[in-house]
Amino acid sequence: MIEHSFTTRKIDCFNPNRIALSGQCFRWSIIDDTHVELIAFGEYLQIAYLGDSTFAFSCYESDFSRIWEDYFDLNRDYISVIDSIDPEDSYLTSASSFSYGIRILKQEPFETMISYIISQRRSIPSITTCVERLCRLCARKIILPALCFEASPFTASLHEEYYAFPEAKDLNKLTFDDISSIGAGYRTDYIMNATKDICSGRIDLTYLYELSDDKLYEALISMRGIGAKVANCIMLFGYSRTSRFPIDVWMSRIVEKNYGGSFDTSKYPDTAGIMQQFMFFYERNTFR
DNA sequence: GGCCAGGCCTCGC
DNA sequence: GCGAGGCATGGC
Repeated sequence: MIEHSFTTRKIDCFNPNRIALSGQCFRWSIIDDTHVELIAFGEYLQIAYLGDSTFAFSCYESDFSRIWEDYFDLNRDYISVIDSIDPEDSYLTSASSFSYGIRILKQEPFETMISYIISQRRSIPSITTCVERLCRLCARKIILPALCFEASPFTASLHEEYYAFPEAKDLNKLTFDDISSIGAGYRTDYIMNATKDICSGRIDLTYLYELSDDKLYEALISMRGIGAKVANCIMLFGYSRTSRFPIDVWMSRIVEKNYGGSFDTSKYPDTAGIMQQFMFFYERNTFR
């Protein structure tokens, strides 16, 4: 039997456009209302919305089950996560409703680590620019799948060329001036140190999967340029530790304004990070 | 042109 | 242990 060159799935609680705007990932782009494109695992993927909660993905079925299903966190029941929200918490209830369809991606640890090191004290558009420059600098060019994106259900890609996120050994070849040239500023030193930690074996990103939350956190903040916030983002978005609750300037304002200065994460021992993402997205995309 | 950005490090107390 | 200051650069 011939495998189709794309995959369709009916998926509840999945909104690619919202995920693209959610601020957890920096290599997703909205093409139009029903098309999104992204780079991950060294590949280009386009998602087309077909209506009735059904989506087309520009990959083979085998790759969808092998890579993307897990990446999109499709085996988690987000409806029950939303149902678990304290009904008396009106802010979170509104936030979850506004953010319906956002999932926490299971991103690659190295990409997540470097991206969030870059993220500190920068706006999301600025992070995106900086990450993109880093990918171009290392120039691991992606071969687009043999698919005609002009044809339905897909559409033309936004760009001619795409680049994978570099591997640690790629970054290890770069000089200080190379990394500085992407606009990394004072984070250049942090990126070089993290790369060195990984290439030397002091930090083994694969081994970190095995660690408990506490041990993983300790390992991450032992790295130069990684503090509490960045470590929690790496844990949440790179290691699927959905109990983590990163607090940045936005979350800090939200907690101050709506929860008297501290949010009780113990109500959501396994899903506080998901709640955090709902709040973050809600606050940044509404003007109330 | 000024202000803020998905913060962290160092220093002084 | 904790608060203040400094930090490179981009986007609006």
